[in-house]
Amino acid sequence: MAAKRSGARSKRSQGMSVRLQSVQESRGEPPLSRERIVATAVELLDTRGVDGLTMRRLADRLGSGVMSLYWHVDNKEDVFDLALDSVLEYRGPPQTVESQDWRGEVVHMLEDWRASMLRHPWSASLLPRRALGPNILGRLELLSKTLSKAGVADADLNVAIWSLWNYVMGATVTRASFDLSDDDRAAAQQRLTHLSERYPTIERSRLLLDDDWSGAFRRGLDFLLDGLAPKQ
Amino acid sequence: MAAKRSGARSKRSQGMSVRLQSVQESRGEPPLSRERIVATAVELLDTRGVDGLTMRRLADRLGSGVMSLYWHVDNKEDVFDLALDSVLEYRGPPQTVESQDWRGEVVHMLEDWRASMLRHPWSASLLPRRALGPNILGRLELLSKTLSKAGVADADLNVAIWSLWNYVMGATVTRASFDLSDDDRAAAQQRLTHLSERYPTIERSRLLLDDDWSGAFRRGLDFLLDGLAPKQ
DNA sequence: CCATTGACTCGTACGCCGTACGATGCAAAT
DNA sequence: ATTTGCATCGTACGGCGTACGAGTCAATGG
Repeated sequence: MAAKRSGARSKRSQGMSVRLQSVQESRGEPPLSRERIVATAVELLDTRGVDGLTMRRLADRLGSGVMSLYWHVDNKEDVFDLALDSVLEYRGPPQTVESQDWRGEVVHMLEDWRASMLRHPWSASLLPRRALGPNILGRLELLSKTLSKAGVADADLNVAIWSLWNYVMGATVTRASFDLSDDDRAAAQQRLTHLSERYPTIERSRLLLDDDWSGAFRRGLDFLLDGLAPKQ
Repeated sequence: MAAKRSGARSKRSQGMSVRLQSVQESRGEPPLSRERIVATAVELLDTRGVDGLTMRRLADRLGSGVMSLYWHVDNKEDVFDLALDSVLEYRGPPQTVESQDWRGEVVHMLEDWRASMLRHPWSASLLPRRALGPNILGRLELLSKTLSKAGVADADLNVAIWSLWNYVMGATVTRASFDLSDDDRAAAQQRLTHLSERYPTIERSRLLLDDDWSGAFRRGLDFLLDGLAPKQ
């Protein structure tokens, strides 16, 4: 049946055509390109949220017609995929001697992951529905390579990777949904009052109020890594 | 400004009016109710996915007019909230002496959580965007209570809860996105071939192919609990 | 020099969506 | 007999994603 996404992702050629920008827009925007579309999509997602990204609005911001987008992009899902992956690029730890401090490398990558996703809260809500893009796979690869080099046994490697991965994913996703639900403080407050009746323990521990998320994240991560480390 | 969701969630009264079903449908469906709407929404989500849930389709399945739904339900977001929470109910471990085996209780609840979400794959993708419903909070409360009873220090309690929580959330969310991307095997296979070029380590460890997800889930969880347990 | 090609843009239109509004039916209360 | 209030629903509006086909313009090559 209908071959969805069969190889080429849009109608534009993959080759590098070096056409100068057309004269047609006398003082308009630069010409459309996949990069410009993705960048603007991210802008739109940042300012208006997932539901605020509309092909029409996207075209408006780019100063183009709606259907022009479809030359560079398959469809709206494609835009989501590209925007998500574009936000998850990783350039490695700031300055390292090759592979000495494996633990520092892992922590840096995972904290950067978390920071990237929280900088673009829509990404956490998008991620479960999208395929794994190259930047995501790249991070998994880096994680795998680093742990392997650090001496984690092959038999434990996958469990170790997934444990760390799950931890980070869960932390960002959970955090994202908290941000949403705290949007209007009135409702949150009301939820908390009848919370103390029905959920005394989490009320007492101030589980939902403790806002040192990144500290808790780091502590849990450290704990996880302590267990994962072979010894050193 | 506009008071969204201010207290009462729909126009219907909360009181228990015991009206018998109206005579009007001579051989039709039972009368509408919030419960019937939610149950049908879950059906629809199970069979057609997140994008398959439409107010019109929902009404069709219920044998009612579209706008009738809005008497029982605020809007479509409300339907999502209710469907999600309805799927996350928890009835406790099968048969336990009060609070003896705290570890068994925690494992059971978390594995049930994971199983519930995987039974309804749309739930993982919905969760990041929705507020915390009573069933979610109930599980957090149970987790908190159990860990506290098990002797986890108050200072470590929140980190412990969030670590476990994040792990489970991440596992289900990750798993859900894998299910999506494996939808058509052709694309998956192609992704794997150029995977071995660009991502040699995760290719070698068969990270993406290892399909013993629940085994890995359990192993990682055991590890986490080992670390969390005070001693016993 | 002109015709052809192919990269790129875009106006129109279609079918579907969520839902505001107001009309209706019907049982219970007055 | 009238009023009230729960519940249903038809119509309509504005917005959405995108199929289709016509248009523009630079490069090509005869």
